[in-house]
Amino acid sequence: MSDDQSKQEERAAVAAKAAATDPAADAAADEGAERSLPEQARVRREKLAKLQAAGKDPFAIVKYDQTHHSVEIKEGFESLDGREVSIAGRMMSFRDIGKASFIDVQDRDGRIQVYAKAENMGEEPYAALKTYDLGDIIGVKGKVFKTRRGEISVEVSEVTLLAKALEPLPEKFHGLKDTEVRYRRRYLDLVMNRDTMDTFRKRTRIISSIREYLDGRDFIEVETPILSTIASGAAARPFTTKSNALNLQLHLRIATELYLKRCIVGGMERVYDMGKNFRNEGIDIRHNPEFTMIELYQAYADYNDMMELCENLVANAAVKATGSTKVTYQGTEIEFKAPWRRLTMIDAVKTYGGPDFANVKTDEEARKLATELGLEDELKKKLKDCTKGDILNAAFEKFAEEHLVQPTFILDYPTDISPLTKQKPGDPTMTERFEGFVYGREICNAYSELNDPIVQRDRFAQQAKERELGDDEAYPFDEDFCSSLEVGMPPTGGMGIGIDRIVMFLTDAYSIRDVILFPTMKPTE
RNA sequence: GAGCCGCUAGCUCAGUCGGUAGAGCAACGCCCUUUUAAGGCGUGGGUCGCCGGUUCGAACCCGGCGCGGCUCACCA
Repeated sequence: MSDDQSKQEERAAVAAKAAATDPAADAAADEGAERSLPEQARVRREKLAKLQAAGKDPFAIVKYDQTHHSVEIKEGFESLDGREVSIAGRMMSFRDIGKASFIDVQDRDGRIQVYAKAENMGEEPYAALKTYDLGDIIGVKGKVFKTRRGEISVEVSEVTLLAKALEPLPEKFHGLKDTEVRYRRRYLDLVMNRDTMDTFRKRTRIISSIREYLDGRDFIEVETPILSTIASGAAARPFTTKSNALNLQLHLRIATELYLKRCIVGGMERVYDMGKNFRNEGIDIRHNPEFTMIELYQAYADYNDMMELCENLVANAAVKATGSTKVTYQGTEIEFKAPWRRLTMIDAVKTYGGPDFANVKTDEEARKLATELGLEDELKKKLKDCTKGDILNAAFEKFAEEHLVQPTFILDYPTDISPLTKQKPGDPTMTERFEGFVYGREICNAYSELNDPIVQRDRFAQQAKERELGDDEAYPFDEDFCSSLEVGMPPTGGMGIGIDRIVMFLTDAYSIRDVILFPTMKPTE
């Protein structure tokens, strides 16, 4: 502590020396670091040095009594009119009209105008205030009033500089537009663009609403490993890392599914994990390498229960974030109110101009159909390795997906592409699985969980074969997970929802990067 | 990974035919006691993304590279 103090004194002494010498000699002496700075940054550093030399180092201040936020004053003006308040925030504009000035101070909620005049605050403090710069953080004490033009304002009695901004802010009217800078330096984006702040506050409300909703339905939030030797539970390539202590290669999780089901085996009955998943794949407007996903599992429930849970949970989040179940996304109105449309995958293909797969009996027939329809490009494997299920899925993606604009559940997925899902009673080729689609995009994936350990081992064996055929995203085998099923897992419904995508719809965000505070970017150098 | 587009003052943007760069905001100096994209007068500020080439001369033309955006491919 005394160390800090002496350092501070030392710094003040250096600053005093710098400020004492005349500016020309100063500039010459400062050649090097200071000189290479842009003019405005240099000016601000000099101002700071002078303050420190005068014993008024803003960075020495540890706290400020912020009694009100801008929005409280504006909304509560009737009762606050004439009362003393103290506010704090960033100086966003400064209109100097001589012996008085108008300053816009921005806090978390918005801006409020501050009216400062020498007559009220004293000549010297007023002169000091005039040396402050846009971007500086100030605390203001004063009386609430309304100007002639009707602007609710605070008439300053005292101003405190709480932090000096050494770098100028982007332009006040056009703000910060450069996408790259907005993503790399999100703090500037948050300061300058109110919409950005709104988006992230909405994101928080959405996430809270989901937790509240599930907690209110007796779910338990748990945390499952991010690091493990096997990244399974989804079709995706993982990131690889290494433990020094264990001298072991580890993967970052691509899903939480297999751990959450272990919790169900253990008897937790209703669990969820909301957090980051990591997938080492392409980056575009819908994909960030790390993204937020919630997975939840409910014992003694099936995929129909999951559908109800999903539509209600999302509709509830929409209301909490936007005040309505009806939102506009990129110019299209979307109604999230439950119940959502339900359509089997086979019916969806048929409805949107594809063939009727109910009449396709064998893989051979399906492959012929794929050739006729020109589906080869949509398939992940060579046609000869494809089953009817693979081809149905490809046909769905080609014919139906883009048409699913209003929230729609697509039901009953082929068993071949659903290795963790329980088969439909009476039809082993199909499973009790659904995905939710909005605006042609998948937002969730859910099923009646496969709990037969013997069948599960067969499915993993099948995935191993897929891997041999060149599918490096086939689900890796997880021995301990299979052992857990052997202990006995109740019939269970499970679901995963992509949180970022939900946030995108509810905030009208074009790109996933607009709903992730610090999206993954290449380093500049 | 491929194609297209962008990168000029702190920010938002101009920059013609190849002749060593401009505006507004911001900054600096001055005037102004209810302004609000305040106003008025004046001043300073540039590695034109980086490297190379063509040319007497390059922000501009050519090649390569970097970063970003979009589209496609890949992918939940």
